[in-house]
Amino acid sequence: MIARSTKGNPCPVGILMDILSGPWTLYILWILSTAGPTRFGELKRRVEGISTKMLTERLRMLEQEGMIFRHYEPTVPPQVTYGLTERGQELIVILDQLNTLAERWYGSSTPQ
Amino acid sequence: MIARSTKGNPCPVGILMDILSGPWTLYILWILSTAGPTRFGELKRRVEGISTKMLTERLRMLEQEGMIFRHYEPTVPPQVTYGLTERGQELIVILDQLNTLAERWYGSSTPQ
DNA sequence: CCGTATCCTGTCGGATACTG
DNA sequence: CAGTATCCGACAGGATACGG
Repeated sequence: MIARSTKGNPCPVGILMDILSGPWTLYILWILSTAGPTRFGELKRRVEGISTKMLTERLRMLEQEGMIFRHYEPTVPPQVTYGLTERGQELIVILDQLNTLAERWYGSSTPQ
Repeated sequence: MIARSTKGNPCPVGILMDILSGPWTLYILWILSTAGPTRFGELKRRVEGISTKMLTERLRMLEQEGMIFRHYEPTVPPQVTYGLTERGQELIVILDQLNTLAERWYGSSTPQ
């Protein structure tokens, strides 16, 4: 991915922001945080409006970055479950603070 | 701007992320945080590689969002100085935490 | 059920030239 | 010095169809 936040400048928070700033990314993390481990289809339903392509793309990326895990159950039909890793949960803690700030500034509306 | 993070879903942290996730945005905030109030030309020099268009665009946006202030001094030639508002500084506090996390994950490299 | 592959369009953002 | 105006190519990402 292209470094959006800092255009490739090697700044740690920039790297992290480039990960989080992708479309739908926060949305996905938020759902995994509130709903716990979730299957692909369920995610697609919850993240309203996302395309299959985008969802898989975001999930692959988040997995590679160590934010989420992917559990594949080779049943018929197969079941794939995604959830937050420890790293992902650490992240959520701080995002929560950011959210608190944001609520103060923009008002508190909870995503359903 | 289009809501990237949550694709228009009214989530406070999403709104905030959509602001911060724009290209160069963090970079600019970071410089204003470390260097204090800075003039346009100086900013353009420090944010290496940014185009005039992008810089003004980002600055206008950040100003509108209340993150930075713009001080115009009508001398000849005119001097325009940008700096963090109180809101901007509140933000930096949390970004700092995010940075701490990021340094632990990606190693600490300081942007010059 | 959980994806991959392909096509196609809209927009982002760089380059460039010009002003008060 | 501190911007605005305009043009234009690249690519992100939606729609669609198909596969294990």
